[in-house]
Amino acid sequence: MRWSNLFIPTLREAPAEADAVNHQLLLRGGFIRQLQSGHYSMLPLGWRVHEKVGEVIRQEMNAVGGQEFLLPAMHQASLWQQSGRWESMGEEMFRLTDRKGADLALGMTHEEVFATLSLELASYRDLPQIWYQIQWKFRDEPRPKAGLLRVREFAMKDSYSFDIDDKGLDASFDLHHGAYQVIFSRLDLDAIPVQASSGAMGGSASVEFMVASPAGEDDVVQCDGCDYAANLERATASLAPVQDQSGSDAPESIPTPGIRTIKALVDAGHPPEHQIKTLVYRVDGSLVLILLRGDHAFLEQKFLDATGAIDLEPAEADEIRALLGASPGSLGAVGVSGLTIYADPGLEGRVGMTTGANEDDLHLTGVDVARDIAVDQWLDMREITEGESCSSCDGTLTIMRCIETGHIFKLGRKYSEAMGVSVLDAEGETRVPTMGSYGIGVGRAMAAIVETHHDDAGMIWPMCVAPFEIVLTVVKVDHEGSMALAEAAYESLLAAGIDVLLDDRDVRPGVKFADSELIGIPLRVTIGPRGIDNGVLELTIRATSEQEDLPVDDLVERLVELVHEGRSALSL
RNA sequence: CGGGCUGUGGCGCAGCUUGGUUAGCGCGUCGGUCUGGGGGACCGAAGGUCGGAGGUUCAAAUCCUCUCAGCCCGACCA
Repeated sequence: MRWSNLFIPTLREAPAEADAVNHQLLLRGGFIRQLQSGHYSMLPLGWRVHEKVGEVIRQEMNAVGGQEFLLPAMHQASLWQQSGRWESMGEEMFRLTDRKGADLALGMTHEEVFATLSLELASYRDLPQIWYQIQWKFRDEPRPKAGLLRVREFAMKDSYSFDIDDKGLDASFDLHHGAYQVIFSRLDLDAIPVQASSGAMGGSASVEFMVASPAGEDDVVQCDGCDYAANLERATASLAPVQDQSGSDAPESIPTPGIRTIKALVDAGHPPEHQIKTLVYRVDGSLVLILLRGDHAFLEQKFLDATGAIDLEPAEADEIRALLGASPGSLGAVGVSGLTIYADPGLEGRVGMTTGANEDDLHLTGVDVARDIAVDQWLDMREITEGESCSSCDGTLTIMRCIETGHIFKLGRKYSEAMGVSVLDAEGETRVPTMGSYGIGVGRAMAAIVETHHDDAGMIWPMCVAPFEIVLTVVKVDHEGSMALAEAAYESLLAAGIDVLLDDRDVRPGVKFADSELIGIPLRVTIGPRGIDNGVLELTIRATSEQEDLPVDDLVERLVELVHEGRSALSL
């Protein structure tokens, strides 16, 4: 295509509301425009990339036997009521009412609809199935942010597997795991698979594909000694042993006037690892105590995953006072009965501990956890920290900020059961298929590529998703020799199936160079009088800034070769 | 939802504290001349309900109240 005819509204400066790199560059390059918070228009360049990312995903899904569908984006309430998610999805689901007063939702995912289609599966002979689509999802995010990374309306490739048994599900899961690695490799995203929490979706064996980037929203824990990698939300570490302080026959109260924090208690001579932190939470309506070592942070997601609780919020100060008789900062579990007490294993067997006495300005020392506290349930619910030791080798754990570009998990029979799906097995018995669910956000993948592929001049697209593969930059458009040569090369490249952009704009060369770098076209050929006189044209590789002189005669041949190489590149 | 911040031509900003007559600057845009291998120069021009509503005042971009929108940090997710 000819640049002079295209709508590529580049900006020299990024709009003030853009903070994330992907947001700034996609705006400046004329790839996207924001309509409102969390809703973006794809401009021609952005859409070309989006389509190409989708195509890579499509090819690899097809390669593992996936079949492409396209399901409605709008669903009747009853569908979601049947799975119970009309309630459980809460405010994140966009809801609307039609003229008849019927409740509807905009789909945020498609388990229910695919499961409905799977009602037509009748026999184990029909299984396994892998069904997918690339469809728009709507989520009323509390806070859209970071350009295309977190939006309210986005295209997702979501696939669903249906298998007769767990073994089959394992196989479908592994097929996706493999396909995802190939997809991200082709997109030149260094996505590492990590153990994850399955969150609100339910299910087991949840793996996220994480790309390191400061723009991300997840923390990933990695071991430097083995291949352990997990989302911080479920990461574990082996705890360094602590030498207990000497025990005593019974807890002893000590006056602690004005002390309300772990830190203040530390300053008063009680090291945090010898303290018990007591938190009061409201869990699905009832109040519970949560105990951790003084220097450990409570990780809500771990608690939710372990208990299956839906609702978790810190209790209010006045209900805490009514419950325990003291304000936050002076709480403890010694002698408390009648409410559920959860404790982190970091406290197991510890003696000589300090904790609140449930009376303001008073703490207890010499607490023996086993003797003095009636723990109902031990739960790993602490957030691990950088530098702790790996629990499966003696390596050290590091924490890395990441973008979640993909998530795969085993759903089990939750949805197939709810929607009444069943098939007959070889013995003629009724069986409920087991499902898996697998997602990749297309726009988010684009954003992740920009976050990891850019320099001061702009974006650097991998060949397979670049909006154009080659740009022919005509330095002087009123120089006849230049234009004639450029036109000829352009036609030949088009004929060879190359996505070529002819920059025929009558603007200064500096503008053209800067724009071509901003929009990140992998290969640029500079066509001007100087080169033509010498019989060579200058090729510039966007990613490396390397330059190469190409003889005019085999220009097209060489370019086609380079593009083909680039298209098939894997970053493995 | 809690905390912090911002709304002034397409983009980036100044002006606001201490109200005052034609609301400025840079970039971009349009016309022209000269230019032409890294965002060039000069001449001329277009383009703004100062987010919105209400109020105070002789007078409001500026002060007050309400409201809407956007961004960032936290609780949630591809």
